Amino acid sequence: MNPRSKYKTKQREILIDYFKTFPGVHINAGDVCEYFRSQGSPIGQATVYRQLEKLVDEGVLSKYVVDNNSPACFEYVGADSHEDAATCFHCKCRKCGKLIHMQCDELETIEAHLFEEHRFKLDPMRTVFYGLCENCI
Amino acid sequence: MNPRSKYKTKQREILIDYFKTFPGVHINAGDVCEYFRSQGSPIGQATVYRQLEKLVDEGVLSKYVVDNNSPACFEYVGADSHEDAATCFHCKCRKCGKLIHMQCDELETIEAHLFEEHRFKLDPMRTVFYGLCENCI
DNA sequence: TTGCGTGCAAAGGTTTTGCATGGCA
DNA sequence: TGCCATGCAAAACCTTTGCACGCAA
Repeated sequence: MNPRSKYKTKQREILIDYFKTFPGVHINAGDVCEYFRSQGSPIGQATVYRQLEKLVDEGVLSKYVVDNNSPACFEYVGADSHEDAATCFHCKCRKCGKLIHMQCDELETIEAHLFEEHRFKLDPMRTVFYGLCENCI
Repeated sequence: MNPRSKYKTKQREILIDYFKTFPGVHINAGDVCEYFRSQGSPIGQATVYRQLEKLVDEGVLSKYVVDNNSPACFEYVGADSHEDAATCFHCKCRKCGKLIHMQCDELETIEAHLFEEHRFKLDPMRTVFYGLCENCI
């Protein structure tokens, strides 16, 4: 999409494949490093962070920052899964810590409202709703 | 409100007064430490972090985490300003970084929807909407 | 060959923790 | 007096940066 990546490197392809394997799953940078280390083919953490950042810019992954003391997490939204993610809430339970996906069209209503009434262009993929999940209410 | 604070200490009162002076303003822990140091009556940073956490639990302050590499910020919402905050959006522009308050009843609709359709109890004071502000669209 | 990508190690910044001391009730 | 709060320093944590080397085009 975006011309940020000039080169197609082995690590980049491996990372994309890895995330593609878990669409809709939230994975953080530490998990990624740990996984490849345990596989016997480690990828440097600086590389992981730098590639993940690029992939977010390119729209392949999206990044969710949930709170300050837990790591940012990333999710595959590239290509085909892109449309689903566009109508997907992300809700974080502040008691059990679970991050929940919710497929729902209501999000479009909110988006439209924010834009029309408040001149704010919502980026749904980066927005996280805080609260309590059904198990923790 | 909440019985988390057993003692009424000097530092606690000073911190509450400080935040009360700036309702609707976002202040981070570093700023607080810096301010009191510059005033010649410093408060230990551990104390600041610990008291701020308690005040959030008690509903006196609310905490906004905007991204991983910038400090969390706090805002006075105790007592009288509490009701306003309950119908207040917080929107963060991911270009200019501005954090915007929006007073709006639409939030209640969203809250109701999340609860009725998704069994999720939204905590509006901790939720930040990401996107682009009118100057950055 | 050019210059971006990689990887190691170290730095960066925010927040938390350990522990002895101080202060409220 | 009993316990919680404070404060210093150090640790913990995630993420970024510096720099030399490697590799894609």
